[in-house]
Parts: sequence; structure tokens; C-alpha cells
Amino acid sequence: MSRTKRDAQGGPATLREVAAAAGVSTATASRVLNGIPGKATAETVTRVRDVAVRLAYRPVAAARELRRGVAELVVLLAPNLANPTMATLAAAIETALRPEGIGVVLCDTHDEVTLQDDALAATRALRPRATVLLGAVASPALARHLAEGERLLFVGRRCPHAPRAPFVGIDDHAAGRAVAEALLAGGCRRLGVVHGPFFSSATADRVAAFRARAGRALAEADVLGGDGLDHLRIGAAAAARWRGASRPDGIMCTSDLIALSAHRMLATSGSGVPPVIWGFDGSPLNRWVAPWLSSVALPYAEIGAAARDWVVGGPDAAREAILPFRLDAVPPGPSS
Amino acid sequence: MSRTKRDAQGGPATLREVAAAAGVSTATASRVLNGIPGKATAETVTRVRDVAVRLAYRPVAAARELRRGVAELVVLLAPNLANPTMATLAAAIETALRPEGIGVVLCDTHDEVTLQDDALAATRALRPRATVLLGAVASPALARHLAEGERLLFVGRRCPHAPRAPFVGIDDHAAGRAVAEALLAGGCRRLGVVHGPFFSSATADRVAAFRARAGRALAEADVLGGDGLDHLRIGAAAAARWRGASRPDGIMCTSDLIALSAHRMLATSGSGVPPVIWGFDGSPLNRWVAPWLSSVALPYAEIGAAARDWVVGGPDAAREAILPFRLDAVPPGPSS
DNA sequence: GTTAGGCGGGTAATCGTTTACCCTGCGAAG
DNA sequence: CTTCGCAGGGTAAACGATTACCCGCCTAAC
Repeated sequence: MSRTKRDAQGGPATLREVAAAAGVSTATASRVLNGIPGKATAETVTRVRDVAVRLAYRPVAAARELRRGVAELVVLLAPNLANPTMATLAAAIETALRPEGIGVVLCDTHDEVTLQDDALAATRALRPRATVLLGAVASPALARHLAEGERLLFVGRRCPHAPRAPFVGIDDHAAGRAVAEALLAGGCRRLGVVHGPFFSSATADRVAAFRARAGRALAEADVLGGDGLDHLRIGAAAAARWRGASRPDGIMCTSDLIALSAHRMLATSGSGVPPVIWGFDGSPLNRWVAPWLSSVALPYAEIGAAARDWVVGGPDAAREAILPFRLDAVPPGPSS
Repeated sequence: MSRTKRDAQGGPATLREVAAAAGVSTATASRVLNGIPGKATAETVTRVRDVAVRLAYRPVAAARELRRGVAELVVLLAPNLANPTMATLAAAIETALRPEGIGVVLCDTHDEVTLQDDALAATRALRPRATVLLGAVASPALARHLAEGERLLFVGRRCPHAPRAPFVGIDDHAAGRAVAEALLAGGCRRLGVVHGPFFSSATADRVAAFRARAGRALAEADVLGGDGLDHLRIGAAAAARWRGASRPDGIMCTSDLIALSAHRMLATSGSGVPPVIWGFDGSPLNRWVAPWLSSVALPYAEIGAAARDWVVGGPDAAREAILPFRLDAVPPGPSS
């Protein structure tokens, strides 16, 4: 029961001190605390555990990592945290990983390829369990990581270099089709699309399926967008092309952000009955900021859980998780 | 120029290999790569650097951390990443820290005290350079960390236990006063407030200053809110109390989120000219989702920079950074 | 009566860096 | 001709955990 040097100093206890206080070797203490069975009597186990609790022992992550060669960390690359969708996804993944004792290192790449590459290179030194990419773009470092067998998980958007790389997301093809069907079923006659860049597999799939299902209801001239990375600008620029002229009565935007700015631009032109607008992502904020917006809601919690399963599952985890989306349709009626 | 064992294996090079390839000891190699002056000839320096580049050497973070006792990591505790303000702040801080080679470990506490405590306890094992708290609430673990001298920085909202703890933010008192002045100068006669919980120093200061400046233009009955943590609910519930009855013509909400939901509730009641509404935080999204909203904009980039300065500044960094806010007033005119 | 093997545990190497300490010249000051 | 000090560099001990081996004992099977 005598205080060790460090205990007296007030610093956190080390494994050696726990072992000494419990009267065992560090090997035994380590095995007990890691729950390795068959290496200690029940009596020893409780004694070591008690001492560890009493001394408020917390293993230093760096020491374990150095020995094991991998940290209990996951790197999360997000293209833009100012986009509520990305922030919500990031939060969902972090929330799912925390109970596993895995920390999330966040990197906002601000939609820039060079920042993505910098982050990819820099975070290697951390030796994370995996790297999760929310909206990856093609880049040299990404290709290199892939070739070198780093553990990479793509969420929402597939790997630009290798579509078969581990992926968690929804069936964007089915979602695009569902939106077209909803619009047609709602009585829309002339459809339109405002989309982001096609290098995003999510965008490409949504638009392709929408186009296929819409058939002649969608004129090629009513498929707008694609330039730039800022969704708010995309929506505004695209919608401006419909200004004054006649326009579709049913529009799919490939993200809620695009829908927000497109709607705003359309609203200020203000002629006739407003079109029905669908977006993607289903932010909880929509109800308050855009009650007119129907949206394909992402299953955030399930995406987080799937990402966690892949991370903890190791090399033999399922390579793909295609999760069900939800259609949050605005009830028909006067748009307030 | 012969390949070392590990080099041949394709794994990343270690310092030992770099040193061997450069014909120096690991000590010298380490000193050169860490830029410690006066310990190597210029010729040696270039040789070591060249070899390091050629071998794509990256120091393993865990080893350095183990030796130094502190990781090049900062833990960021955010109350709710679904709130765009928090997400933007988090991104700003991460962006400022990255060039310093400091990674950000994100923890979303979902506004729950126990999660904040869990995160505080768990991240200690990482031995971060500092912990940054975005919207801290009082809690046992927080008090303990404070007492034990952990490096804690409070952003936006002061430490609930110790108002003098290191802080980065704006002068909320001045901001509240400025909003009252703007409303009065704009011709408003009856003011109102919708606020979040007062345990937030930011909220308390804003409301106190607003109240002081508004004087008799603000009736106590028009100060609403305070219950619950979800800003969207706060705004809706508060505004519902003005429904049907007469209401203020100028309202300050202590966050944009509150303003969003309050406005929506007011809009559906739809009687008479809509009140002028001010919020806080100045999200870039506001322009698109709430063009009617005036807002006290936070200097996100400057907050990130100040947080970085405090983190890298070590023990003698300035304890407080009070940064200038910006008033993003909606131009008077018909609210679309 | 052996012996294989499981249980309970200890010793010490190891992970990759940093850094305290030591050493050797060499030039300048005395 | 000493002596001091500095530039330039090497040796090896940390940092704190994990884990590959090793060892002794006891039981059960042969």
C-alpha cells in the first residue's frame, strides 16, 4: 500500500506501478487488463483490476501503438465541414466509433486536391486503423495509398480510382429513379436536374437513373450544373438559366445545398407556381430552413454503424454496405 | 547505396535506416531532421535530408510522443456538429492547426454531460497538446481536468467552472448591445429576445447587454426561451408564445438556429409586417436559407488562428483572445 | 510410472524516436 | 605551451506498453 514515486508525484499511474501495487509482473497486469483469458486466476484478475481502478490507470496510447504498429485512431477526410451533410456524416461516424475506443482525427480538405494529398501523407505517420474518405477526389496520393494497400473506406461517394474499393452508402441509382417516379406520380410534366460535378459517383448515378426513368419528360436542356465545387454557386448559376423563361415543374437537385440556392434563385424570379423540388441528404435542418424541400434522406446512424463495422472488422469485413435511403417528401399543398 | 532490409520490404523507412544510408548515427539524423542547429555540418545536413526524402521517411508519431510525453494532437470537443456554427468552428480550428503539423481529434458530445466526461477521460490517454472545448458544460471531469492543470481552451463560451480560464471568442456584451442599438436605430419600438440556456456565458452576456441597452423598449414578458438544449425547439417554442397576440417588431435570438425556427413559427402565424430578426454566428448559409436574417458574424478564421496561437504558444500564450465580430445586417426593404 | 499439456505467471526484447551525456579535434586566448 | 570552449558527432538510456519465450506445477491419459 506504499505509494510509488509517480503516485506521489500525482501523475497518472503506469502499468509498472499497477503491477507493483498488485504484486504481479507487468506481463500479467497487461494480460489481465486486456482480458486475455487463461493467464491468471480469478483472484489475480480482481486484484489487478481493483488496483488499476484505484490508481486511475489509463494506458498511454502511444506505447501500445508503438508496440502494436497501429493506433486506435481513424482518420476522417471531409471535403467541407461547412456543408451540414458532411458534418452530420462526420458526427455519425465519430459517434459510432467512440464506444469502440477509437478516436477520429478530422481533416477538412476544403474541396482541394492538394489538401487531400497533404492530409493523406501527413496522417500516415499516425498509423491509423483506417482512413475514411467522405467525398474523395482523384489524386496522386490517393492512388498511391490504394496501391500500397492502406485501409481506405469511401463513404457516400465511391473511390474515383477504384469503384470496387470498400464503400458505404446508398443505392444512388435506385434513389435517382425513385425521385423521378415521385415527381411523375405527383403530376409533373416537365422535369429538370441541377447537379454537381460528375466525377462524384453519387451524382453520376443519381442523374443517370433519373434520366433513364424520366424518359421524354426530361429534355437535355433542362439538365444543368456541373461546374465548380461550391454547391451553393452551382444551384444559383443553374437556376439562373431558367429565369424569365419557362421552366420545369419538377426538379431534382443532387444535394440539398444545391436545392437551397436553386430555389432561392427561382423564388426571386417569382413567376407562376413554384416547381416541386427534390434534394439529397435529408438534413434535420431542412424542416426549418426549407419546408418546401423534399429530400432523399441518408441513413446517418446506419452509415456510421457500417463504417464502424468495417473498421473493427479488419481485413475480412464486408467490402460494401448499401444502406436503405428514406424519401422525405413534402406533403402536397400550398408551399408556405 | 545498398538497400536495407526494410527498404527492400517496401515498408516505410525508419530513422535508423535513414541514418545508416546517410552514414551518420540516429542521433545526428534526428537532430538534422528536427532542425536543431549547431550539431551538423551543412554538408551533413543536406546529405541526411536528401536521404530522408529519397527514402520517403516519415517519423512514426507514436515513437516521438512516447519519448516527448506529448502528442502532436489537439482534442476538440464539440457539443453538436449538426449545428453548422459548431461545424464551421471545428473546421476553422482544424484548418489553422494543420500547417503546424497538429492533428485534431474530434469528439461530438451531443450536448450530453456524460459524453463530455467520457470523452475527456478517454482522450487523456492520447496526451494531446491541448483540449479545445467549443460549448463546454459544467461537469465533474471538466472540473478535475481543470484542477489537474490540463491544457484547456474554451472557444465561444467561457469555462463554466472558471471564467478566467483560457478563452477565445468575441465580446458578447458588446455584441448584445450592438444588436439592441441596430434594432432601435432601425425604428423598432418593441423589442424581444429568444435565448438558449443561461449557463452559456455567451448567451448570458448577449442577453444582459441587450436588456441594458434596450431599456424600456424591452418588456420582461418578451424575453423568452431557455429551456432545453435543442436550439430549433427553443426557437419554435418561444415564438409560439407570441402567436396570435401582438408581438415585438425587433427580435434578438442568441443563435441563428434559434432565429430560424422562431421565424418559421412566426411566419406561419402570418399577421402583419414581419419583425426584424437578428441572430448570432453568421453562417455562410444564411444568405441562402434565411435572407431575412441579420446576424452577428463570428470571425471564424481569426478564432481558428487564435486557438492555434494558444496551442503552439505553450504556457506563456495569451490567456484570452477577444476578437472583433461583424454585423451582417440585412439591407432594409421588403423581406422576400 | 511416464509424459503431454494446460494453467499461472515471470523475463526481457521490442516498437522508433529523442536526448542526456560523452568524446575528439581544433582554434583562440592567456 | 597550456587551457578553455565550441563545433560536430556518437552511445545508449529512456518513454510505456505488448508479447514471444521460458519455467514450474499439477492432472490425466497411456
